[in-house]
Amino acid sequence: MIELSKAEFEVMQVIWKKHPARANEIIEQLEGDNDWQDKTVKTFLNRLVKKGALSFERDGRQYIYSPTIEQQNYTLKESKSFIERFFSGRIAPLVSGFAQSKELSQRDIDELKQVISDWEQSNKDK
Amino acid sequence: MIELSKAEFEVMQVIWKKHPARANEIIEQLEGDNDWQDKTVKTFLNRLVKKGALSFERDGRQYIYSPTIEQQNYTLKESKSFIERFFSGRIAPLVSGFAQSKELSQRDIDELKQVISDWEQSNKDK
DNA sequence: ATTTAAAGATTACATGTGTAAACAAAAAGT
DNA sequence: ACTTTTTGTTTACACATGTAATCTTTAAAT
Repeated sequence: MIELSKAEFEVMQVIWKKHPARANEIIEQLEGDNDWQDKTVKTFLNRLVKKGALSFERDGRQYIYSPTIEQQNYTLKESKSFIERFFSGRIAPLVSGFAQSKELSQRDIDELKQVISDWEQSNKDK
Repeated sequence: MIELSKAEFEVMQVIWKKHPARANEIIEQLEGDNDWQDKTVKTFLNRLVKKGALSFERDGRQYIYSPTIEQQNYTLKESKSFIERFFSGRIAPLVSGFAQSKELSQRDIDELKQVISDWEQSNKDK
């Protein structure tokens, strides 16, 4: 499985949001949070290509990048691995921890209820 | 904030589970999953002390380690940071992702309901 | 007392990561 | 045609991390 560093992941997020994308746009999108030099972002793009997370096509001397891995997929895998490492694979303790430290809003609760009811809906005919 | 690497975190988990603990016990507890040499574990213990995650007392020539940071605390912080990076701070999408990929069992759902009802209980007098 | 074993301290070394500058090639401006 | 700019490629470098081996000190065994 492809492993992304934090910085690489941030770059991927921009590309996942809108692709294909050329270096320019990516660098532009990344301005603000981190203040990376364009060279720095180029390095990450290179590494991502080497890791197989991005592919690219040429348009003259520019590259147009596309993700080769899906965000859904990657995110799910990382989530599973996180829950596994931190909570022995159980998700409730994570939510519970949030609840206890006042990290949950009414909105979160509503959303969670929705998820649960959806789940129950699709598992009705157990 | 103290940052732990994956390996260091595994060592901490053993110590959190039972402390104070001497190197021996820790090494023993870690046998199995990873098969680290005792020297490897010693390295991690050293680094953890340097990072300030562990303190120790001497007993003759042996060290007896104790955690200086709480598991609850560390875990919550890491969880928040994870949810922030992967889901813009919202927790429901994580749970939803699990649901969609069949990662949720009835037990998980029950536990989640419990968390929700606890939360509602303690937020009754809003 | 001398040798051996055990515990921790120090050193090692490859790979990953954050952060970029230097370099090369090609396009654009003059 | 020549210079400047832009785009990507290559190189750099310090610190983190996984993974130990070697060295030193001290306690245990004989």
